[in-house]
Amino acid sequence: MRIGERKRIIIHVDMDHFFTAVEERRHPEFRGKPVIVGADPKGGKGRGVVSTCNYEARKFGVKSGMPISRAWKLCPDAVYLPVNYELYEKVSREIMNILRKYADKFEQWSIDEAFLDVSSRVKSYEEAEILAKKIKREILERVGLSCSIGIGPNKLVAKIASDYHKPDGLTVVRENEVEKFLSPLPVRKLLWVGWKTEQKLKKLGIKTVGELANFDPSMLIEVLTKHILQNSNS
DNA sequence: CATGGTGGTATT
DNA sequence: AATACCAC
Repeated sequence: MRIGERKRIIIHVDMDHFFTAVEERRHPEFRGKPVIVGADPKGGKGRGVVSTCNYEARKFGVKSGMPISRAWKLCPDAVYLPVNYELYEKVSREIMNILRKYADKFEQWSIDEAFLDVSSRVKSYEEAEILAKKIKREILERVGLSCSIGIGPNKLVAKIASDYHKPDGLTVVRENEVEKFLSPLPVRKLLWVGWKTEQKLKKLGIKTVGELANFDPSMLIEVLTKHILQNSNS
């Protein structure tokens, strides 16, 4: 650590099934039913993909990014809605304006996710957890939506932590818990490890984060630079 | 049959 | 500029 550098505490906020949650907010009659936002299914013949689905739809096996025709086969009785970006962006701005207040450094990551560096606002992870609960309550009361939050010493860990308990989750990973937390997770959870990289790592017999790096940082960097992956490809 | 749209980084 | 990843 360089002189003057402090340990950081990062909060990652991820809205729960954002697009469908916004739709349910203005259509209470949809609550409790499977709701799918995405391309027009056209009775099973539609093209395009599922953008977001709520948890009732996920019970039928529907997932984000899935072809809408497959979603139709799995759950023809769901409420199908087109993507209303203007509306979601308006709600997103309301949420981001709330979150911004709590951060020294604020980074919007997508329409429904953001990183908050709260290092100088809190003195401990306990305080960060209290702040996170306050944030969740404010978004629920003022916007009417729930979110999941992860707290960690860096953005990678905070983002993975927010995904750990969903929906309406709050997961705290302290510095001394990072290795224990990450080790058993599939490599796919890491940022920058998508489908292609996952397949290449699988050929090397690497499925978990622990296997990937064995927590030798130089090994982690080396693998992620992808030179090893390209050389071992096919 | 069965894969959108947009924006980002890295490499060549 | 093109390619190939990645993210939501």
